[in-house]
Order: sequence, then C-alpha cells, then structure tokens
Amino acid sequence: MDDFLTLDKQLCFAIYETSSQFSKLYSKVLEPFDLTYPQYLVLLALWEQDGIGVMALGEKLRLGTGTLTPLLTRMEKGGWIRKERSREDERKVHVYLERKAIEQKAGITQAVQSAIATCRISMEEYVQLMEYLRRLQEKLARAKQHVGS
Amino acid sequence: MDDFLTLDKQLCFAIYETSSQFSKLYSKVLEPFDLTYPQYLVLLALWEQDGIGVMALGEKLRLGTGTLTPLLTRMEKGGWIRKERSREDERKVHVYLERKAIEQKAGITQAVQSAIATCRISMEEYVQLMEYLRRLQEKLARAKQHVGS
DNA sequence: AACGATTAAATCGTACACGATATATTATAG
DNA sequence: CTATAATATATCGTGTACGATTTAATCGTT
Repeated sequence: MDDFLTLDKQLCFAIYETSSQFSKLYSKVLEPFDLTYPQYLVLLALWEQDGIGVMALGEKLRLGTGTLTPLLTRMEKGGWIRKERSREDERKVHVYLERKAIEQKAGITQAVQSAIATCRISMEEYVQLMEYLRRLQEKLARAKQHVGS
Repeated sequence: MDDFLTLDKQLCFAIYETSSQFSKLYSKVLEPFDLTYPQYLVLLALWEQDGIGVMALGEKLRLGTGTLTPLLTRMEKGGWIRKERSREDERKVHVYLERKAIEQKAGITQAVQSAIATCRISMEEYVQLMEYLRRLQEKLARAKQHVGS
C-alpha cells in the first residue's frame, strides 16, 4: 500500500517537471537572442543591479562558482557582459552589462512577457503559488540543516 | 518601472530555486545509497511499474533518450537495474529492477520520508500546491504549442 | 613585518539535460 | 517483395549544475 510513492503524487517531481517545462519554454523564446534560460536569469539579476560581484550574483541565483564562472565566460564571449577585477580587492570580480544587454533588454523581456501572457495565469493564482513556494522553500532550507547534522 | 522584472518576483525563478533545493536535499539523503536524485526518480517509476520500456519511462519522467540512456547505463553499472532488448520487437529495450533495488526500497524510501517529514508540510499545503502546479503545467504545455507555431 | 586563517574565483571531475543526428528494426505502400 | 516511411534507441555536442580542490589576495594576530 505505498500508493503515495507514485511519481505523480510526489511534490518533488511536480516541481521538477514544472521547472523543466519553464526551462524548455523560456529556451525556445530566448533562442532567437542566442540566450539560454540561465543566461537570461543572469541578465535579470544584472538589469536589477549592474556591477554586482560574482559571489553576490551566485547568492541571488543560488549558483556556485563552479556553475557561474563558465556561464559568465560564455556570456562574455557572447558580448552580453564584461567581467572586471575590483581595484580595491583584487580577489573580487564585478560583472557589468555590455551595451548589447542594455539595448536588447526591451526586446528580450517583451518576447518573454508575450509568451507568458499566453498562459493566462490569473493574478490570484500567481500570488498564491508564489506564497506557497516561499513557505515550501523555507521548510526545505530548514530540512537541509537537519540532514546535514 | 519594471519592478516586476525582479528575480524574486518571477514565478519561473521561484520554481527554479525550489527545484534546485529539492535536488540538493534529496541528493544529500540519497548519497549513502550511491544514488543521485534523477536515479531515485527512475527507481520510483520502476517500483511503480517494473519492466517498462525506455520510451515509456522517458514519458513518465519527461526525459529524452539523450538523458535517459547514459543515466540508465550508470544505474546498470551500479547494479540497480538491468536493460533487456525485447524479443518481439528488437528496437525496444525494457528496464528491470535488480535485486538490489528491490531489497533496498524500504531503506531508501524511509530515509527520504524521514527527511521530508522534518519539513512538516501540512496536508492542506501539499494538496493545494499540487493542484496549483497541475494547473500551471497545463498552461505551460499550451504556451509551448503557441511558441512553436 | 610575518605568517596562518579567511575569503573570492577559478578549475576539475562527474552527472544531468537538451536538441539534433545516426543506426537499427519493424511497418507499410505499391 | 521491395523501397520507403516510421519507430526506438543510441550517440554527439553543448550547456548547466554540483561538490571538492586549487590558487591568489586580504585580514588578523602576534
């Protein structure tokens, strides 16, 4: 009688699936710009706060340098950003938006918005989901401490 | 005034973060068994339906053969599963649980359950979230058609 | 001033994840 | 009965993602 062990009853899998769906949808929308989904997330973070340090960026995105460094290298090669070592502290590296990322902001965000608009997610649904996810994230963070000990 | 473009207001990012959290938590719990999170999902699917074909497994997990084939190869090497070519149709390959996967089922699921239990997710929260996610998945699936055209 | 501890990035090795292509087998049309 | 289409899986190339280690710079204490 372990019916609750079914894949389609697992919250973790529902999140996993949805995340994968988002990733695929966004990838399709971003493809014309030669951007991947994680790269778009980096742009979102930088549009919000340009010149941020690599570490702060990693905290925002929950990504370590093992993921971030090569990702930023590719974005630099693509002409989206520029990495610059800090003068005051030579350990730190700041990430700056290049002209391309600023100029194409409107086009990119509009393409994403119009794709999301076709979903017709109601404001109530959106707000509720965000709140449920926030609470879940708190609980998962606490659980991680438990397991670590 | 594009405050809604902030990372922490994006539903896609909230899902992305939560998925990452689940993955990290489960990875920690599964590490003693030498299992990764996606490998655990494969076991869930097989405990539910042993001997399933690779394609059906991919549909359950929303994974293509580009991901599944190497994943299953690693699980075979780890002694969890066995791949067997179908007699009637030599194109098809069925995936069977090995003794190890059957014997360790109780231990694995109990370890996962006890980690999740520390989250103290209420039944109401669980049911609501699953329902919201189901609806969101439908909408994302429809949006993907739109974009594709 | 000097040296161990801390911090910030980069690097490394492994494992997904995806779309595109290749390969092999079965089904089907003529 | 054969040429072709369809199907199932494998392979390939690229891009995350993660933990662990390495490298380099700064800080703290003596």
